[in-house]
Formats: sequence, C-alpha cells, structure tokens
Amino acid sequence: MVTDLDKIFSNFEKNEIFEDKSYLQPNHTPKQIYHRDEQIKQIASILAPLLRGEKPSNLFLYGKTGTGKTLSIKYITQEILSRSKNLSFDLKIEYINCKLKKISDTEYRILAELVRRMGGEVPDTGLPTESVYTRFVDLVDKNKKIIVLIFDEIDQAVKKISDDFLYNLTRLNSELSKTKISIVGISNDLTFLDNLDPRVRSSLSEEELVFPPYNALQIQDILKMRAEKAFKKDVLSEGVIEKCAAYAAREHGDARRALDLLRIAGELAEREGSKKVLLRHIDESNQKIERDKILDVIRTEPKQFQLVLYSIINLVKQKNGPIFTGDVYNYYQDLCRTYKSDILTQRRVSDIIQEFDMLGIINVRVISKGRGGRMREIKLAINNKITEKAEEIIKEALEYG
DNA sequence: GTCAATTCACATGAAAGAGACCACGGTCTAGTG
DNA sequence: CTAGACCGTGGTCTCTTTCATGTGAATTGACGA
Repeated sequence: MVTDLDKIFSNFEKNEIFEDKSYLQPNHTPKQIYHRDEQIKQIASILAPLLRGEKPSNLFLYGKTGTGKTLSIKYITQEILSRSKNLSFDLKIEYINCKLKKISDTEYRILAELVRRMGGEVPDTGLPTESVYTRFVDLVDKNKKIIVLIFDEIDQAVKKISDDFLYNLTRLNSELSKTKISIVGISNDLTFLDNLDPRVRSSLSEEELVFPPYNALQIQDILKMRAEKAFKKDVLSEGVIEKCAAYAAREHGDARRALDLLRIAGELAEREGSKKVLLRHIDESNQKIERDKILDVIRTEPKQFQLVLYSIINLVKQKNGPIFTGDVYNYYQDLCRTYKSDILTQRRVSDIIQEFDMLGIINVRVISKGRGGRMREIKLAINNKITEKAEEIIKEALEYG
C-alpha cells in the first residue's frame, strides 16, 4: 500500500510531462488568438464607441461551442478596459455565463447577480422580482456610466425563462437617465434569434457576427501554440497534436474539446509515469472525457431520475431492441414499489425521459404505431461499458440512499 | 377499392399546488437609564 | 426608551400533479364502382 503511494507521489513530483498545465485549462486566456482576426477586428470596431463615451450597438455573436466566441469577447473587453483608465465616466463590462445554474436559472437570479456585480446586495430569495429591478436601476443610475452586459449562452437562459426577460432588459435603457446599457449576446444555437419575439430580436441584434468552426489545421495551430508552453520539451510524440485536432474537428471544430483532450492525455501519461504522451493516450483521453461526463451527470441526478434511467437500462438489456414509454413507466412503477419510493405520474416521467435525451444519455424518437398509439422510442446512447458502470452507480445510490 | 372518420397511447402545454427557503415590517419582551 | 426576539405575510424556487389539448398512422366502416 505504502509503496503504491510512494510510486504515485514520486511520479507526480518528477513531473516529466507538464511545464505549466494552466495553458491548457479551459479558462486560460492566451495573449494571442489565432484565426479569429477578422471577428476580433469587427467586434472591436463595434465596441469602439465605448471609449468615446457613446453607447455601442447591441451585438450578437453566434457560433458552435469552442469556436472562440467567449475568448474573443473577453480579450477585447480586457483591451478596452486597459485603455479606459482615464475616461471621464464609469465603464463597466460584466460577463455573465447563463449556463451556470446557480446564477441564471431564473430572471430573478440573473438580475440579482447583476446587482451584486454592480456592488449592491440582494438576498437569494424573498424579494419580488420587480423590486430587484428598481434596485438595479437605482444603483446603476446614480452617476453617468456605460455598461456592457455580456450574456454567454444566452439561449440557455431564454429557454429556461422566457424572452420577455430580454425585452425588459432592452427596455431598461428608457428608464435610465444617465446610464446607458449595451447588451452582447452569445449563443451557440444558430436558430436562436428566429424564435424570439420580433421586438426583442430587432433591438438585440443590431449587429450580428458569426464564428465559423475551426478546421483541423487551425486547431493544430492553436494546440501547438499552447502545447509549447504547457508541456516540457519533446514530450509529445509524433502525431499527437494532429490526432487531437482531428478528433476535435470531427466534433464541429471545437477547440476547447481539443485542449481538454490534450490536457487529459497529458494527465494520463503523467499518472502512468510515462515519459511521453503517446497516441494511445489520446484515445484513452477521449474515452475518459466521455465517460466522466456521463457518469458524473448520472451520479448527481436525483433519485427519481435514477430510477427512470435504471428502468431504461434494464429494459434495454432484457429486450435487446427498442423500448417505449409505456414499458418504461410500468417497469418504473414496479421499481418504485420495491424501493419504497413515491411513484411519479406518467406525465412527469415523460419529461424525465426527455431530459435524459437532452443530456445525451439516451436517444429518443417519437414514433406513431398507427392505432397502436404514439410514443417515444428509446435507445441508450452510451456504450455497454459505461452503461454497466452507470448501473452500478445507480444501484449503489438506491440501496444506500 | 377508396376515402374520411375513428382510435390508440401517448406527446405536449398550461396552470397551479406543495413544501422549502427567505426578506420585510410590525409587535412583543426584557433590559437599561 | 430601545435593542433584539418573534411572528405573520408575501415573495421565489423546484418538483410535481391536474387538466386539457394535440398528433400520426393503422384501422374501421360507409360508399361507390
């Protein structure tokens, strides 16, 4: 036992792989951004009026995940802020990530977060939303300011709340006398604007910009640049970067994915005590990312969700073919009885199944069997190995939970 | 045989309830001068 | 008289239930050839 620990720690101390891992961390902002010159220039020229104290147009950025939207906007805001030291007014640029649950599940929370960023205080709950609005207005309108609000993954927020939240935001400007607010929306859903209230759409997207996916070569450039700083010399074996890039390019040119892949591969190599990152490590890394992501979701899911998923897994194993909503619900009911759990209505279970679909754990298709009715056809979207592991996790959670 | 109506087994939507959490303002209580 | 304890009201949030309406195609049954 002790010797094992010794081995682990000494491997770690030797640290023959990484020079500075932070260059591969997702939140690292590099000094130089490759292959986004055009976009950065455009954003900069749109936001430039800030430095003259004018309100810039609202801006909307599109692009799949990992195409550098967040990176570019953060880079530009930094540049702008660093040039704004001696301006005669307050310039505030706030970045809000709507994907983080605690912050942005509801209108109230987003607003509360805004107030806090502006230096005010709001309780987590208990106040009417309206009063948070007035608090925000009071706080912001005390002296002349220009505020840029950046909403990352704004589509998530709108899905959860509704678009009149955005309408309220765009309307805020008319309630403010001294301060002006600009909004930058970032979305990776290209159809997002189409389903928006027209009033909101026109005011929100005065300017639009699309971030195309990186191709494999561009990802290679990015990886090379970061890998140079992150890894020690000659640690990466031939073709590692190329392989990472290829994997990521397959996933709609997601550079973040490529970086994760490389970082995890490095960690795996390090853990093994290997002196080099091999091609094999990339494959393992790819699997590990996938597995960890899914198992983590499953682990943290509430009990009822686990029961439903457990039903699905078992049914798929039994029937060895597609299964349907009704099957799942029946099995689920039995399962609830054996574990003495409350039984949810079919309506609710239906929603739960849909959520698993969204998480990518199962694949769901609505089919009609004519007179046999209309239902979802459910398949597992994860491979057997992960499924088994998932089953174990759930079983454990159910017996000890 | 053809065509519209019917029917199945859910999907999908909207609204509202339950229970947990919490802020705010008013009232009560006890300690202080 | 005042600070702090206590309470009631009204707000949010999440997870659910209830009620209502929608839906795609196999089946049915009336109808005409």
